[in-house]
Amino acid sequence: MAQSDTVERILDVAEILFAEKGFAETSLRLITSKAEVNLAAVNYHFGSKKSLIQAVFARFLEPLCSNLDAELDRLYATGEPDLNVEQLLELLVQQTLAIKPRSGNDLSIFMRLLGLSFSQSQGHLRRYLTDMYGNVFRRYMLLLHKAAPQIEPVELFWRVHFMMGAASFSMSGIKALRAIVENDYQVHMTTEQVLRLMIPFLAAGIRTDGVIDVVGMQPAIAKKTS
Amino acid sequence: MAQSDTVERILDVAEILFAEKGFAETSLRLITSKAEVNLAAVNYHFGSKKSLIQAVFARFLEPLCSNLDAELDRLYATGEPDLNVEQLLELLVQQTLAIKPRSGNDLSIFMRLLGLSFSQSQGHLRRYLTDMYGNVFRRYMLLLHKAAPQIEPVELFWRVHFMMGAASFSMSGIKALRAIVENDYQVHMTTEQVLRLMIPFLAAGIRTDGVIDVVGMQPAIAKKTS
DNA sequence: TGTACATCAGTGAACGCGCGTTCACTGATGTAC
DNA sequence: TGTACATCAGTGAACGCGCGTTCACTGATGTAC
Repeated sequence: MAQSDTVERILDVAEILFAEKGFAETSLRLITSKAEVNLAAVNYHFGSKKSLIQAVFARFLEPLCSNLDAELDRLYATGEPDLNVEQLLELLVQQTLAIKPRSGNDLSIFMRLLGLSFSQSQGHLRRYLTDMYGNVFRRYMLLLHKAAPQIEPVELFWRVHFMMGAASFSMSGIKALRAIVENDYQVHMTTEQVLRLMIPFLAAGIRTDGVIDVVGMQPAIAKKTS
Repeated sequence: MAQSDTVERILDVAEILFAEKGFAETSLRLITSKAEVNLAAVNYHFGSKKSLIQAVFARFLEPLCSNLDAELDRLYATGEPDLNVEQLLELLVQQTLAIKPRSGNDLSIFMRLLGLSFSQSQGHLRRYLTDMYGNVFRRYMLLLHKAAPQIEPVELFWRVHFMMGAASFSMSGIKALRAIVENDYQVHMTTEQVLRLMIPFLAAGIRTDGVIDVVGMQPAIAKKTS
């Protein structure tokens, strides 16, 4: 170790443990012992546990967001027409898959962390992510709106969040779900395959103009609302 | 208080706090002080914090699942044809909305708890839920398969989980998301309205036979995969 | 009707434990003169 | 070239704190004879 690699070691271990157990359930003692560094090193290098959590996210999101931003720049600079919904989703998947792998299952770790960032109550984290990466999100939303102009903006807003939910949830529990699939259907699937399976599902949901057809069941179960 | 209502008071407070902060971040001291009961009462009545968490879920899921089961019995006993995807989703929404309200925002509390049950690592909870409510889930999956027979079972399995993700995620953060919508679009929405907005999105996703159309973007971004 | 005992919800205080953080300190490396 | 000082990554031990759980106990109510 020419220079110090303590910071990297801490981040490597922390991202795995956070993804596995959540933030509150992962102690600094566990992180530092697995990383084989001194307990005090986290506070020395990061200042606090909160800052460590943010640093773990930054290491993933920094390159992802700037690559996505650059790719959008590049695509639209060549004078291409607007992308359709599938293409926009595919672009997102591509950039997500392009995250440089540090270990074999980086992808599901990253997705699970993203899921946790919304479901765990870490207020500081949500604020941090909004501040740092809100702009790319808004740009992407705008392009989606162009790709599905028939959908009202409010409805599109919700649909995008349904989409994020589908992604973060399935990726959060992907290990368990994959095991079930292997057991029940004798099919082995990679995280990438699951991600790609998601594209048609999400694209159809984003752009549908379907309305609810409950006419056929009115007498059966819609009695109270009529 | 004719009889003891300590148990109810603990459950009432616990479900709100768990939904708000997560399981690990909610201490028994906070629960018992807000419920104005003795700290030791939780262990006296429930045995442990884990059992309290399970009891909170049971109080929601017990009636929901048995109602859903009964309603399915009733519908199919009358000799009705199979329900379509929208109708099945609508049925689920109906039964969810029918949860007897203890407070104003029971619905988002319940949805957030459901979301947490997947994202927090409480292994005991996942096991408990699978044991108790796995049967209704499998029955519902079977009906969905009949409603969308063109989808392969494995693919349907994943789509159902994408669906659960969309629901639990949006409902988890519904308070924050609703505030954003109110701010950015000047629209106020109830939890029920959001739930209903979800039906077309999910139904379209469940039953689409769409494949990915990336032909138009091959030269631009799909360079590596061809 | 009266007494003895059992049951049970609830209590107050303490237990030991693991947590995040702090602090004085070390030892290696770089810099100034 | 040699010495004094500054910088900085890393360390070991301790800090106080809040946690879930335990335990001996209370006091009200019900039951047996």
